Amino acid sequence: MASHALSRLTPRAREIVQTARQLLEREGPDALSMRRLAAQLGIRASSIYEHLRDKQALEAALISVGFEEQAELFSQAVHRSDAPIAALTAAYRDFARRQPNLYRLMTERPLRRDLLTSGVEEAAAMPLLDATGGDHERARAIWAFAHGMVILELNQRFPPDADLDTTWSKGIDAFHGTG
Amino acid sequence: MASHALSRLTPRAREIVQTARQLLEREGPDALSMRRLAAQLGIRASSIYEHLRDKQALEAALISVGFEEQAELFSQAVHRSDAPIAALTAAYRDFARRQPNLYRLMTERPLRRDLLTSGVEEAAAMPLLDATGGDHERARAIWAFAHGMVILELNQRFPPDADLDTTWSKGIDAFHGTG
DNA sequence: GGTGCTAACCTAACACCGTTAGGTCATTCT
DNA sequence: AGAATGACCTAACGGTGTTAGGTTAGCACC
Repeated sequence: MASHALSRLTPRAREIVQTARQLLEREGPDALSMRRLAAQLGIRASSIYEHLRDKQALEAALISVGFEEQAELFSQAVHRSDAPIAALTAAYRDFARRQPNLYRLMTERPLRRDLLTSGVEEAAAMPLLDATGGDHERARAIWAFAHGMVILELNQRFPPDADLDTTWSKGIDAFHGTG
Repeated sequence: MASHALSRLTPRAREIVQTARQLLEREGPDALSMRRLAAQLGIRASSIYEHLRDKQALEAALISVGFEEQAELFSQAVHRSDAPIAALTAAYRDFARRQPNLYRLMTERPLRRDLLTSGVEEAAAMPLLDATGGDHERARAIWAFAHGMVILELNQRFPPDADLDTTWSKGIDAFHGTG
């Protein structure tokens, strides 16, 4: 639970990031404005800049926390299961569905890697690489499939009657066939 | 070249949408503001509202045009090749790389289908369904993979040294193995 | 006990955003 | 001639991220 990504921040900055996370997830991406966030905290928008450089830094902190939690969830999923890829992709989908707005924030644009807590992106990616036995190629293909499935689902791009559980398992099966 | 999606618009609205497309692709998503668009046209932002209901309608027109062009490109790719799925996914990737900002606009949020030219979304999806011989399940899985690959590439999420051509062909191969 | 420092807040303003109300003017139709 | 239409305009509203500069409370130190 204790976040290494937040530990580099001052206590007040941590509070702000956590409030931002709740605001984002509860009220959607448009609610994540400096003014709305400040209102939630009972202060003015300009005061936030005492604690965080700018909105990009705030978003980077949120993304870092997201990666950190993914790393934890995904590595547990892999180690607890004897079908690691299925378990991992299930955890991946679960993460996205539980916090769709954070997931979108984490994936919808190029990453400002220089603003992230160092290592978190790699840590989130490691379990999948483990699950493929170190096969980068296969890990990338599975990641692409999983991200595609998840984001198209979140964005309601599949027909309402589509059986996505079946699509998932068929897709995962397909990636087992080829070395 | 003549667009059915634009044919329902007045001539002036068509010009505005086409200018918007150039602006979006040449200067990026932030440049697609009503004021910047108006400046490009030599008028004021408020004048745009004489021709298009609002920004959502403008975006919907752009998205409709995108779907229309996809439908054309994808059906050609399928019909001209004896490896239809490979040809189609290549065309899919090509479309996204040639106009990344339009592709993002088309995929990054839930669709306002009520604002689209009717039928364009389905028309863009048909060639893939053809290529899978009517197998919706497989079409969805391939679509998810293709979209995942494309958007992660556009957002520079793969390591710079990743050989994405290989990842693509391995992925496509995988989806041939399972019925 | 006053001095200086720091943290945390503030107001006011800037340039931008989408959007609306209401006005002007030339062209076209009757 | 008069009316209607289309295409533009200015001015404003409330929202955005951000900065400059000011206030206040608490604490360390001589």
